[in-house]
Amino acid sequence: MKHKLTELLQHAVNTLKSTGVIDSSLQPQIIIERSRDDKHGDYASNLALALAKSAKMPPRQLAEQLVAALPSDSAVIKVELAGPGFINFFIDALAQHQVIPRILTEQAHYGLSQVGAGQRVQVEFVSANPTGPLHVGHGRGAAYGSALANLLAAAGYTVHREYYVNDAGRQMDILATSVWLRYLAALGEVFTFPSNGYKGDYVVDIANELLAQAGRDFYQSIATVMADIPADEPDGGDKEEHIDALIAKAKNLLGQGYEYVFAAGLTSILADIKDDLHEFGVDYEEWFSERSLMDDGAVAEALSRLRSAGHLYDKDGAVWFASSSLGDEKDRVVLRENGQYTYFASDIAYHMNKLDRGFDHLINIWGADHHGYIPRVKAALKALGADETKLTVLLVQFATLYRGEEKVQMSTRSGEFVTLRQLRDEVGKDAARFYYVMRRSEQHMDFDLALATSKTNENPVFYVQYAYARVCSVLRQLAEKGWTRDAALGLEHLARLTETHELQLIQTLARYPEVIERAAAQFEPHQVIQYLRELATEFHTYYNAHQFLVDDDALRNARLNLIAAVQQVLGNGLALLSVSTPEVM
RNA sequence: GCGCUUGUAGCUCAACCGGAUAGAGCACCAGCCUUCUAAGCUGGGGGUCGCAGGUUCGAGUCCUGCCAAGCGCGCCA
Repeated sequence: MKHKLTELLQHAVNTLKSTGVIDSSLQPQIIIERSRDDKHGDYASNLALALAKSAKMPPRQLAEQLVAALPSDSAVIKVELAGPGFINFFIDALAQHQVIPRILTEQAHYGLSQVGAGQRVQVEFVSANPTGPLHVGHGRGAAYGSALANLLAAAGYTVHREYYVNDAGRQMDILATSVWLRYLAALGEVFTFPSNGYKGDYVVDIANELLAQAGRDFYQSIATVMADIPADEPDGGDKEEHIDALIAKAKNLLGQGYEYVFAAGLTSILADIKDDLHEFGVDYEEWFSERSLMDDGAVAEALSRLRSAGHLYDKDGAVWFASSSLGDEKDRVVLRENGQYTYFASDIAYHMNKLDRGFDHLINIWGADHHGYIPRVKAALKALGADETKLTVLLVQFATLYRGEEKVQMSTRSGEFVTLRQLRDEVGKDAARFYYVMRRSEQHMDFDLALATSKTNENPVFYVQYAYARVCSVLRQLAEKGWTRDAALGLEHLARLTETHELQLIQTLARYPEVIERAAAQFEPHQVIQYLRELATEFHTYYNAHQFLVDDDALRNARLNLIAAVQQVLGNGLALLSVSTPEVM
């Protein structure tokens, strides 16, 4: 309908151009909006207001000319001028009713759009270091990222969901060393665990598993291990130096075995993350390993490309990327004095790899604490000769976790955190996802666990699911009363749907495809939730105001078609969010 | 100090790339179950859109300056 009205207005504009009322060089953008107030009809355009200045004509007068030049259309029953120069369109009710057969025919396809057809977009999200289980801080990125990916797919894009596994670097060495030390403890060695090691119970579990599989193969006496290791922080030393020395010692003593211990930690945690996300309704097309970039020379290749393009220089024994000339605050080290690549170096290679795979658009979903990282990655893309506008970085603010009044502190290292798994156990997948996606991702948000657990009945997700379940219930009641739904009869009598609630509901149903397109274009899945809550509200109101299972066959079936359409759209929307649709509540 | 993000009802949040009277939920008050599920519905109170300027027919939305909160400013990831 929006498109049709746009065409009609475009036609009017062309007419005014040809009659010389307005300058023929003007190319106004025609915007059609849903009217917020019924008194303003169904759709409105501010075209006359926007065009008034360049057309050198008062807005109202221009609006009159436009309306006069507007071609007639059977669906448009009235066009009004209002306010300072708005053009309001009133749409024929019966034309609007046609959305019902459309929904019933298209079913799960209703609302899908083709705006992204033929375009491949990669969405990278979560990408948490595999050094421990996911915690609630990752939950928001997971829920948002997967909802966004689904939304883009609904808008016609070919979506590639990807998790970048940071399986290289010092944090992973700390993990491997932590596992090894717990393994030695399991073998009876007694010592103080490093203050900078990973202290979570899961490390103990992995160590025990390692012991069960490999026996004493990796045993070393603690005296050997601790020989010449500088003191830890509690003993007056430096915790970083302490752990680094332990890592070096582990590599040295274990030799080939270090890889085995390392892999034991990595595979176990990665499997846990994979399972956790799957249970949370998040699945990926690809899990991309950072180490693979090191191993196949992609990092070296990326740096050599930067070098030959003149973006690298040597200073203080390290290799620097001159990112400050490309919009970054300062230059960045890519190859350290000690000969190791920085994380940034592999990230350059990773993004080069993404581009080489031919995606039309790259979307990175990062925690807001990484925002300072954006300019350097964009700089890298520019330096590689790529179009940096292909990359969109979307930031997800952290959810501050509360238990009642008390703020829950979290630290992966100390092992004190609420895991995503715990959250799922406490509040359930549906409620957690809904809650996370409900708010704009850039919005700071408070997540009160006490509230989410103790007052689950008040969670808005149930409100929407309940509307769905109610339709199911009505359809069950129908059968119990010995009736069957006659969709064809109902469609013949759609004109019987004349109640205010019904007209309102039909309008809202018709809006769904616009919501999808808009939410996808703006990367804002919360708009879908907003919409679903509105649709559910209108359904509940209707439910309370009118009886569906009436004796009048025509009216009953017309109403059943309407609520079946509501059910379909609720189901489509919830599916996008990976929230379940219970038939009974 | 510099940068990014945010600031809307008591609380948590919306507000269609600037539009007509800024909306929901929670909480609070008053009503609605011999009729399809009351996890629901109806009505009510509650707002200097952080503050001050500016841009224009029109600003919660754009610009500037302040104030406040979160985050960032490593040869960590």
